[in-house]
Amino acid sequence: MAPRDKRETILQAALELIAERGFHDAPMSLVAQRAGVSAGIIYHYFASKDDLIHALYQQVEADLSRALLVGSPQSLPLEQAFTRIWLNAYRFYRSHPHQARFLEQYKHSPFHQEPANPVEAVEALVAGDFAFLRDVFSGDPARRPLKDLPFDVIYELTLGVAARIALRHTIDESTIEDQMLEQIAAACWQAIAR
Amino acid sequence: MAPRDKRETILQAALELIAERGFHDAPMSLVAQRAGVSAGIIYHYFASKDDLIHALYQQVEADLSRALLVGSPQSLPLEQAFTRIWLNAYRFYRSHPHQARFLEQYKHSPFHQEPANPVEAVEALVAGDFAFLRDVFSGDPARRPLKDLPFDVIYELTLGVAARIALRHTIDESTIEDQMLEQIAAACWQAIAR
DNA sequence: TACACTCGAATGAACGTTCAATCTATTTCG
DNA sequence: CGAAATAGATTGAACGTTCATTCGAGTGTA
Repeated sequence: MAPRDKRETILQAALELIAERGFHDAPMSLVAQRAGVSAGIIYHYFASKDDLIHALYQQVEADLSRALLVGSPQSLPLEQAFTRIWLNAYRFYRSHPHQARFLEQYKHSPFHQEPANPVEAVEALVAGDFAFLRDVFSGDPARRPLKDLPFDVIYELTLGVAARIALRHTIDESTIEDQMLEQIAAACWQAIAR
Repeated sequence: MAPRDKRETILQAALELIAERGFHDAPMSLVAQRAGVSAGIIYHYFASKDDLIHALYQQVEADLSRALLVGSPQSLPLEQAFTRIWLNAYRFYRSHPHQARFLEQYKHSPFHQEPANPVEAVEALVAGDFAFLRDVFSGDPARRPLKDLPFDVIYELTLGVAARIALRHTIDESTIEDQMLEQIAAACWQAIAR
């Protein structure tokens, strides 16, 4: 197996184990076993368990960002773009339960260090593929299409809700009608729209 | 020290350590040290570390439930009752950072087992001090004052948001104006109200 | 005396990490 | 081409540490 692939295999095994059993119950020996490699080799690709986990986080975050842009919300009017992104988020979490559980654990663990202030978070967001949202968050507060709420509050009222609901549905293995999903997205929109 | 007090002291020490360092970095020896007792005695009061953590969870949940009813929302019209409960939730989390962090960790750990379905969750809720909310969730869906959304979605759009925002503010030690808090509560209300 | 409470050293298991040895593929050179 | 040399990849046993839990002995009180 090519080194690149082996590294991927290890990351995948770690993702599954951590999602299923938690950080503290996913020993390196088990990660190695599931990946079909020896324990020692992990330290050839990662400096430590922490390093492995951080690498995993970055990869999952990148996957999520890409998934949010499915269907080109860039080209839609704002409210429709919102709905599309919200549904993209829900569906990503729902169809990637390991990633979803990993992210939740990571964000609530001592590993995670949030950007110090919301401004940085927005800047990081609109710096890349989300530049089309720049107008939404900049300029005269009174003329923005959204209520004048802090960015983290906006996040929790929208994608945060999608993440949490998807996680619940993953845990209890329930499904939900598309129509209901759109109603929830609409409810989120009402929470943040002027 | 009376046994009852010693038990409380141990729970308090465990709460602080777990909130500050996480489950996996809060060894029983440290819990004992902070509580000012020997490691062995913990096993006189709790069968295991898991048992200790579960007991802690029940106590924190009870504290939270009580806090939600501050100011007698029972006696207010629905929207005002909502705002009061929402603010109570935010303030509880904000003024009890250890409890807040503990709850978040617990809910995202393998310890936590959610009630299988939302109906049970509602029944458990309105069985006790929250009976005044019975009408809000029962009867003809078309005549309820809330949108016809699943209970867990309602939760995530309201108290879940309060919990998360409070947690963020605890972590970055920021404060927020009362007026802004009320705007957020209002946004949550708009998300769920018809 | 009896009983509950308390201590803290001891136990044994589990874990992250290291490392000397081995294997594999690629390169060097006669 | 073929053999030797080199470097990287891989193994898994071993190490040292940490941790939850146990237990024999001690203390205070009824």
